[in-house]
Amino acid sequence: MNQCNPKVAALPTIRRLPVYLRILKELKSNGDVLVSGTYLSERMGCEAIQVRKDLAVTGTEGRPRLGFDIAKTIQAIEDFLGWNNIQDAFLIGIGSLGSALLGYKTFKQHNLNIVGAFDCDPRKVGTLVHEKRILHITKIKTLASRMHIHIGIMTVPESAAQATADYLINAGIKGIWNFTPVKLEVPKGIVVQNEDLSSGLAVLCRRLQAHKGQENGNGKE
Amino acid sequence: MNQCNPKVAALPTIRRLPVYLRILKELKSNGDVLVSGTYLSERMGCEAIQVRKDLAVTGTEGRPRLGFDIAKTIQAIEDFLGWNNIQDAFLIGIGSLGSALLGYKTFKQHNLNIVGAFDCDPRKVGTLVHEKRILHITKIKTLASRMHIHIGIMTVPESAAQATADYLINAGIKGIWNFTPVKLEVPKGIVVQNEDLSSGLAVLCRRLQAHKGQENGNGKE
DNA sequence: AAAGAATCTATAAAAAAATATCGAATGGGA
DNA sequence: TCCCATTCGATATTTTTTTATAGATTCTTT
Repeated sequence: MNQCNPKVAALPTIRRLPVYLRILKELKSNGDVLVSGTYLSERMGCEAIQVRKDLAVTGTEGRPRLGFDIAKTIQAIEDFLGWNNIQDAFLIGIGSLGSALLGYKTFKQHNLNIVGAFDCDPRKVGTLVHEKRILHITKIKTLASRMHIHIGIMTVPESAAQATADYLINAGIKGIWNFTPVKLEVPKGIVVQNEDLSSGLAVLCRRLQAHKGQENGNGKE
Repeated sequence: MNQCNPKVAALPTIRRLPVYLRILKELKSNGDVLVSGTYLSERMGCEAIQVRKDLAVTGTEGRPRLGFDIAKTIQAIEDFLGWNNIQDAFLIGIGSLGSALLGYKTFKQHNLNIVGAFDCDPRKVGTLVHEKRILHITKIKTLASRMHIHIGIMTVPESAAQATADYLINAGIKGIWNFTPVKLEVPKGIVVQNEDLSSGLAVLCRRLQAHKGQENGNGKE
């Protein structure tokens, strides 16, 4: 298998790649050229072996005694995720979460560019949010096909979720990043990625819960 | 093992519990009393066996032919997560993401109550965001101990992350929900839950990338 | 030039999570 | 009343993910 042939990747690995990317870019901006898996593992708080396996899926290769070429590894991760050239996206639903995502700077670092922001509330249409002009959702179709957009970020209310998804798909969107709690019904070939902020909270609360149990002398869990 | 004795739970299971909770509450408000694992699996888009195993960790028990008692199961999940009584929390960092979380209604449904919102920017201090008065971070310590707060939500800039964490811990906070990309150094006994919005985007983009590969006749992942 | 330390890759083992199988319970209907 | 369809729960299997082991590579130092 040659150097730049990405392999099948475990989902948890893919989730970690943006973290590596961030550290690698920081190192690069410091003028570093090489980095060892050992160092990365300290920064990540995980085992070095995991770093090496994670990076391996992108097709990057390290050199014994030297480590990984930072620039090449950044390139490999970006190629693997499709973050090597700008990904244009639409965002639909300018509530508090939608507004926050419009102003979320990390996306720009990952080459995600929100080129259109939509809502159906006439009070919002026409206003500027984080320097982006809000358009009415009826504009999605013509704009999406003209601009070849294939990512839609949905931050609409639950009640509008399925209709919005249908609308996006009809406009040619291929991937939906779904921040609503609705299980969207989509035709084959459309990728839906659900995002659920509550899940992280649940893990935090459960871990606190378990800690509390230990303090009270209950050793379980 | 008796009915209300929660077991050790897999992390992915804990992440799914809020989704069950939401569906169960919806059913309850419809007047339903019982629900089968089979039905829940359709709503979740997973296997019925997974539903039963997931619910089992909370200590709830179903009855053959009937299914699960909705009210009891809601109770069991909430007990398991510690969401049965109100969890007060502080939120630090009123940028776009912090403001969004202040207005995020789902938290209230899960009994998470943000009772204090803090920033160090004098232009923000004193203003109202989603009906919450923004206080200066120097107020954290006295308020946290007086109000017995043990959850802190961090949406501060990267550069302020570690200092903010130290500050929170000093004020008696036990659990930190960390939206910054910084790996926080904390003493033993403090729970840190990292949240990374980019990871979901990475998964979406990778799946789109893989799809694209297939269309071009390249069968490899 | 040879030994040694640090690092990598490949393969193997262990742990975690998801899925399958099978027997038992329960209410509805013949 | 007794059978049948539906569902649950316990145990077992498979798959996925993480961690360990062993051997190879490469630079530095003596």
